[in-house]
Amino acid sequence: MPVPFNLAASLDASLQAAATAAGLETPFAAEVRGADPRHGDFQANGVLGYAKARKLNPRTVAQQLVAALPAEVTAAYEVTIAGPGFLNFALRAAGLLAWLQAHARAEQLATGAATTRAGESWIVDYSSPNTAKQMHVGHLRSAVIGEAIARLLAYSGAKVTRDNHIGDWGTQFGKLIWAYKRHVDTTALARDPIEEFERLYKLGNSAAETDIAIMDEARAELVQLQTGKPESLEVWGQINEASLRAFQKVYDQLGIRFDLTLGESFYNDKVARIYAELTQLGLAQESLGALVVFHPEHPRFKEQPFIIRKSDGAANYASTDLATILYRTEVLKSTGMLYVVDKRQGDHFEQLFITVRKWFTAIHQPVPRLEHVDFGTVLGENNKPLKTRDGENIKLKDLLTEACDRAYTLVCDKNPDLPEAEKRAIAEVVGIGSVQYADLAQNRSSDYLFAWDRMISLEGNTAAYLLYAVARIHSIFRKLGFTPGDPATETAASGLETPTELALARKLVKFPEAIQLAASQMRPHFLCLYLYEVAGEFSAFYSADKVAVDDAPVRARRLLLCARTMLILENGLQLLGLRTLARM
RNA sequence: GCGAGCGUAGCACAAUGGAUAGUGUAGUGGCCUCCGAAGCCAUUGAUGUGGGUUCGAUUCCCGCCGCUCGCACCA
Repeated sequence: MPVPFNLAASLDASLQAAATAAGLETPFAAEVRGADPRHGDFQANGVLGYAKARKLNPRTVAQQLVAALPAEVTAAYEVTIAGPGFLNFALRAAGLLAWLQAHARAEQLATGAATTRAGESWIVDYSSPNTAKQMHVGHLRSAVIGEAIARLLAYSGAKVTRDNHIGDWGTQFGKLIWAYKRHVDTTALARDPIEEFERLYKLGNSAAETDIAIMDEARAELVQLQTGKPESLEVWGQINEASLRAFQKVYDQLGIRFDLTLGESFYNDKVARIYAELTQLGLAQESLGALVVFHPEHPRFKEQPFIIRKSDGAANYASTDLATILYRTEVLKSTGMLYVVDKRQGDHFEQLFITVRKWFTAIHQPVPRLEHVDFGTVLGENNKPLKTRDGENIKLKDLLTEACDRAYTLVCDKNPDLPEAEKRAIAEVVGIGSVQYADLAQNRSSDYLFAWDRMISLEGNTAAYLLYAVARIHSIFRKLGFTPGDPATETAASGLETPTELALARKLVKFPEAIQLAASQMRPHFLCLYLYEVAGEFSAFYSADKVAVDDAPVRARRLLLCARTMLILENGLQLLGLRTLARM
């Protein structure tokens, strides 16, 4: 009989069937969940609520249910009733080994995972920086979390389209083009265009702030751009091209590749229809010269406007976001969109989504699933948003470079004899991975304290700890001359015995639940925590149980544990967007 | 002012209404003639406050205190 991929889900189904067989009333929810290891591997708490609602003795109900369990469940698990009516399930050693034998390769895990969200389709909207400026630390979380979520959803079987909704059409261009025309330094532009554009933008911005006449000239530049004056479009095109090249360097480091890069300019000619439709439907109205949407039934948005066209007639991000949803629905046939955006923009998305629901309902357009996947702010050690000492935003490029430099120092310290090129390569993986992992390892909703020392210190729940575990396993196979996952070796494995072998195995078989939990809540930290626990169990196993023993069946089963640990750690880290190493 | 979110050990973080609230760091005490000590083992220490719902509350509801964020043309 085949070994189920997701043991908890399978157990839940068995219990559901047993409930029917035992004559329990519907609805009965088994409520299977992972258990504290002291109680077993899984627990089912559903009996408590069921018995309570019907004034039954929960332990009696539990006994009825256990009596109706199919043979394969009682064969795989030791089942006990505990406390007021908890059902505890502890996998027998043979069941653990069977699962590990059945899931020996990445494809087998992938196949198992891909059923969860088969048939779903999502556009993931993340990163989305503004052109003409460099990406800074504020862009980190959206990129890192967005990528991890995209990978998790795709792994779970969903069709995922990654869309980088860049800000390439904002008011910044008026000031920038104004400054470009008067102050461009062509040699600087040739050397590093993005630096020069940034300098020009700052120059234009401060000039406009101090002089109203300049502000008006900048506005005029913007109008010329928006009305399609070729000379303006030429400069604008240059800016975007240079920006995208700079972005791509960062994306390459972070392992990000987009399917679509449809920025605000793409929707420029699509906003007029929005104004017309929303006005015609009575959703939008003029207010103080702007076109706005109010939601009378909403306590806040009955008075807080959703501005879809500014009083100067220009579009803003509400206009383009509306046009974007329409385009994705009508043209891309999208049924679900995720916005991986800072939680401070919560009101915007709430207003956007409410507006779309009313609008689409009125025009008989299917309403897509829309979700704001929010995240907290990156804070510095002073608990304020992270900045450089002189109050500037930290460039993402510089931040990643510093991460690699710090990792390099560490590699040289720990492993000085490696060839220089390899030390650099390791530092890159460890440095970038540490930044990604630190961001992913905590609940995305909370603000996140950026601290170099903790991030790359290699102790605790860090990328380096996990990468180290992977590297050690590679080292074992190198040293002993075995191939990870080789069936010829693994068929000789004897049953798991020692407490550390069993603890590791019990953790490994819960990979499916960890993926499922992280993907369903779109919270990668659940996967991080799981991987950290795997690495911890492995380290304990590694120091307690020697792999290189003469007893061949014992050695085989320990090699099998090493191979599966490696497989799951590497798979998991990959899902988070990290690279792994065979040596570090 | 209105609204949203957050208060868990010295610090940083977990806990899908379940059993004795977990982990890291810092502190203390052990473990390298032994597969990578970037490691392992042991140990000290916490739910802001007052109520409520529940068989069971860090989790859900209400009050208070404290912090953060958002609230008309930036995104």
